Amino acid sequence: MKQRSDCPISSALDIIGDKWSLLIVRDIMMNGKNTYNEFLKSAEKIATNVLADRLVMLESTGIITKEEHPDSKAKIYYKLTEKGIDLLPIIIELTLWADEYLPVSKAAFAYGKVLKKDKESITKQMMAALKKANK
Amino acid sequence: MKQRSDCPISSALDIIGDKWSLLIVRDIMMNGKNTYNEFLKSAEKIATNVLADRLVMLESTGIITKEEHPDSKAKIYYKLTEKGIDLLPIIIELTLWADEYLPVSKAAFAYGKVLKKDKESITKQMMAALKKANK
DNA sequence: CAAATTAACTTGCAAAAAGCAAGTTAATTT
DNA sequence: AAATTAACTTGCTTTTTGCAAGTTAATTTG
Repeated sequence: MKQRSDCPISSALDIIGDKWSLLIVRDIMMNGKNTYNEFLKSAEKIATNVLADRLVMLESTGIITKEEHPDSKAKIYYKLTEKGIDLLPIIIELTLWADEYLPVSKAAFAYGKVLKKDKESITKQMMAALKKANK
Repeated sequence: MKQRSDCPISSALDIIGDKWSLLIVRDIMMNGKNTYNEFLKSAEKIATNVLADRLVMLESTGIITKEEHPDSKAKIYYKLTEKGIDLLPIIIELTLWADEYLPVSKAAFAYGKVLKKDKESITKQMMAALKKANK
C-alpha cells in the first residue's frame, strides 16, 4: 500500500477512497451483514473477486476482523474494529450530502429529518451502540 | 454516470468515491488552488489525463464551475459550487479519522487539536467563510 | 449417509480506468 | 519574434474492474 502524500485527506483516501470499501463498512454497520454472501447480496452487486480483495484489504488495514461465525464453521463472521466503527461520522456526512444533493430514495433514508436536526447526538448514540455491541 | 443503487452512501460514492475527486475539492477549499496547473503541482501527482477527466466530471456533477481567471485569459478559474462547498463536513471527518488512525504528518494537520475539540463550530465557521468568499 | 446445497473463495479473460511521456494550441511574457 | 505558460489531448502500458465459471470445505436434505 502506497501513501501518496502525508496529507490526512489523501491518506484516508488511499485506504477508503474507492467505490466499494465503505459499502462493506455500511453493510456491517447499518445493515447487520457480516458474511461474504450477505455482502454479495447487496443491491450494488460487487464482483466476487473485488469483494474478496476488499475484505483482505480492510482486514490488513485494521478496519475489520475475521472471526468464527457463531452458527457455522463454514461461515466467517466479519466485524468492524474500533477503527472501522469510527468511520461512522464519514458515512453519516456522505449520507447527509447525498440526501441533500442526489436523487436517493426516501425509503433508503427514512431517518433523514431527525439526523439533520440532531446529527451530533444521533451519531454519538449510534457510535456508542456499535461499540457496546462489539465487545 | 451510473447509479448502482438508491442508497445515499452508494450514490455519494458513485460521484466522489475515488482517489482523486476529493483531493481536487481539498485543493480548492483548503489550499487556495484554482487552476489546472496548481492542481497538477500538488504532492499526490495526479496524471494530466486523470485531472482533465475529473474536472469534467466534477463540473458535470455540479461540484465545481469554470470561470474566467481574473488575471489571464490563458487560465481557467475553477471554483466550488455550494454543492461542492457542502462536501466540507465529509472532508473534515476524513481528516479527523486519518489523524486518529493513520501516520499523517502533524505539520499537515496543524489545527487538529482545535478541530477535535470544537468540530461543529469550526466547520460552521469554515463553511460560512467559503460561502461568503464564493459570492 | 450419499447427494445436493451453501459459503467463501479463486481463476481466467475481457473491458475500463490509471499512469506516463510526449505533443498540441492559445495566450502571455521576454 | 521566440520562449514560456496554461490547459489540455494522444498513444501506449499497466493496473483495476467486472463477469462467468470453477474449487473446496462444511452443512443440509431426501
